[in-house]
Amino acid sequence: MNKTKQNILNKALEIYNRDGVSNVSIRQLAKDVGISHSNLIYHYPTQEEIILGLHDLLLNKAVELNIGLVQNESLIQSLYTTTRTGFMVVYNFRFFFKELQNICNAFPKVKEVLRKVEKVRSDMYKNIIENMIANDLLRSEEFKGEFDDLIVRIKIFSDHWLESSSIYDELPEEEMINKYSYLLMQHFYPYLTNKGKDEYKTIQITTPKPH
Amino acid sequence: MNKTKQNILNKALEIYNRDGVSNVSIRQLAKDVGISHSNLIYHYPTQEEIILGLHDLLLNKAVELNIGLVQNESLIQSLYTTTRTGFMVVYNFRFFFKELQNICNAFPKVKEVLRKVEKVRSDMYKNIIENMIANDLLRSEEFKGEFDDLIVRIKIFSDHWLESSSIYDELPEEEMINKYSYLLMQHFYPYLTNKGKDEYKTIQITTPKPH
DNA sequence: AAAAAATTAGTACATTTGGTCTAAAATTAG
DNA sequence: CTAATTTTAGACCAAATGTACTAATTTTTT
Repeated sequence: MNKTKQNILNKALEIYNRDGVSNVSIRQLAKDVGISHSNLIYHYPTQEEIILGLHDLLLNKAVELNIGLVQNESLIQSLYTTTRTGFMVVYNFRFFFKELQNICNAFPKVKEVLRKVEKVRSDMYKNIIENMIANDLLRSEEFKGEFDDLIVRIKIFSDHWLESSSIYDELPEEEMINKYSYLLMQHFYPYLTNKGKDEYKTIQITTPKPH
Repeated sequence: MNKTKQNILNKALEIYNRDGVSNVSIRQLAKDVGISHSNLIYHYPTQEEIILGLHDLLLNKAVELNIGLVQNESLIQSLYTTTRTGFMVVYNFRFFFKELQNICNAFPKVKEVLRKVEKVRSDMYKNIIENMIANDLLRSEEFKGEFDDLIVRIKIFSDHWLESSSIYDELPEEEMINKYSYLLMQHFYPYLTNKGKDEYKTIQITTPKPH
């Protein structure tokens, strides 16, 4: 990718996070990047392409961070670590989650991409849950669709904890991420077997430095 | 309240729900109400006051609907019914929940009001949970703060199910409300005692007509 | 009925916005 | 080195927006 395009993307992430997508005009963004607005349009004809570019960055970061995970730890610990690194990515791209609704309305292509990614996320969680059941960490379903429904709830939480936090909390980044990672884990807690609950109690809060 | 002011509020609710707050200018709103834009400004000098007015309506509707609830039913049934009527109010004021973040940023006073209402909501849930425990429908806490955390999760779900639905679902109103009311109830399910689960299974989906 | 107050409409303005067009400047290719 | 291509900037435009101001009309008060 072009250097200018990269500059644009980096700066866009920075000031979208700071001011919110809807408060940043292409003119303002161009000024912050240090180029003319027509130049910006030359590289990104519409704002939608900037957002798509950033969403791509977001996905890459998510994959990248997950790859670095330690595998020689318990399933539940690893679930927690994954959650936490995921939530750090969410934080780094907070503009996206804070204005999810806006963005989806204004840019239909982004919505499409999101819907595709959603399936991947579901499958990931399904896998984890099956794994936990197989390892006797999680009880089995008490009624049909119980865990599919749990996954839906988890996804809603994952998508919106940041938004909620920005309304009701005044927490610094680190504490915020810890709080909501822990809250996500509690979605699983009441379904855990005794063995699972024992592992749950041993969760270590790891604090990998964000890049 | 003035008749014109009422007209404005009603129309605002209608077209905010349809187009989203950020896509409606005072000029457009005035045109839809059938008055001049300067007249609209005369009654509501800022958009914030319209939003505050609508939020007031929202609260009133919520209280009003809850009053009409049948009390001679099981706690869990009544919790479900309350949830469902509450979610219908959410739907009727969907502009608000779809753009929660926007609105809070643009209008600080709305954010203040929300924070105040939040406490009331928490207390309500605390009460319900205590009640359910006292009636042996819900197990007691397994660790300190377990149910406070549950309440936080429930509130996040309540605030954002609609937003999530508008991105990932294509459901008609009725089904949507049923689906997410049911999903909310599942936040409680895994904490229920056997007695509680028996009651849970008997939940009847009531469909009170919205005014 | 006359005066005062509240309500309504119309106009006008400065600003901002996304977007187009043209030409200059920088880079790359031959 | 020169021509072609890519990149960049600046000027310009039409549309929309919030806001202010003035004047007309309606309602209320006296």
